[in-house]
Amino acid sequence: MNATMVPTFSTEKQRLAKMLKALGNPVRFQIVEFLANNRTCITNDIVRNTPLAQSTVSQHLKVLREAGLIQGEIEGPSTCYCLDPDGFGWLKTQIDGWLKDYEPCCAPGKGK
Amino acid sequence: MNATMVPTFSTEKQRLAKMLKALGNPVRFQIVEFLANNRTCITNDIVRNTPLAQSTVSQHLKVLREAGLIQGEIEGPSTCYCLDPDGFGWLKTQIDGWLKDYEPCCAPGKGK
DNA sequence: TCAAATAATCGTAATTTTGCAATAAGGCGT
DNA sequence: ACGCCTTATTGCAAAATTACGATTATTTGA
Repeated sequence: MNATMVPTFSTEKQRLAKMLKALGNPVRFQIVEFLANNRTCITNDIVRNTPLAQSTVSQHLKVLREAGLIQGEIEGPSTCYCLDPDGFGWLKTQIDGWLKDYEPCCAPGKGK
Repeated sequence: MNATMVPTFSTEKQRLAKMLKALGNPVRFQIVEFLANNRTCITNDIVRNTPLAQSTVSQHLKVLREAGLIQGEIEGPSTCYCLDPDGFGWLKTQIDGWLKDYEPCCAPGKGK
């Protein structure tokens, strides 16, 4: 993480892998869902919506931030978090890349 | 996994979480990339394109299969694997759901 | 300035995941 | 039937991740 708070990645593949790894954890998955449903950016609210300790949630938020999936803005004593639409948009296009011109070679009912 | 080889999930959220968890592992990520690049479905080739043991690769393939991300068709003594376009398509629409009508509440440069 | 509130970081224990060898199981050719 | 080949499964050790309490830092209001 650099001074501009924008994560850097050596390659696109690494960025994609990092994103998916971040989303692969059930707690972080729920945090993303929470942010998607409550655009009103919350920070301590996330802790309250979870059985976990504050420090644990804070760590997960850090992982999501460093993956470029959420943004956190310090507002007074608290931090306001929200999804990063650009990050998710980029993620979608990457998944698209996997399917580009893809035809399953062993689709059920094909060949044999 | 039932008789039709189609994974079942109690809820959509669980299915999504399972998919993302499957993709969150670097080895499985590379397997997906390999399958995306080599539509000629391979099985033992995946093992050869990896420093891992056959049993390890087999386990990862199982996880991807049970997440609905790849399909495996038994062809004689070997198994032919390929991406499941439907699974990936579904994944994309789910991610879209997160962004639907979403506006970041703490975008850099906004408010304050 | 001081106490309260919020959040990040650090060290460590508990849990989970991963990787491997060994084994089992099925198909193919002779 | 017999090897040979390919893949799946199992049990266990190693590695990685996660969760927590304690601590630190910062802001706000009294």
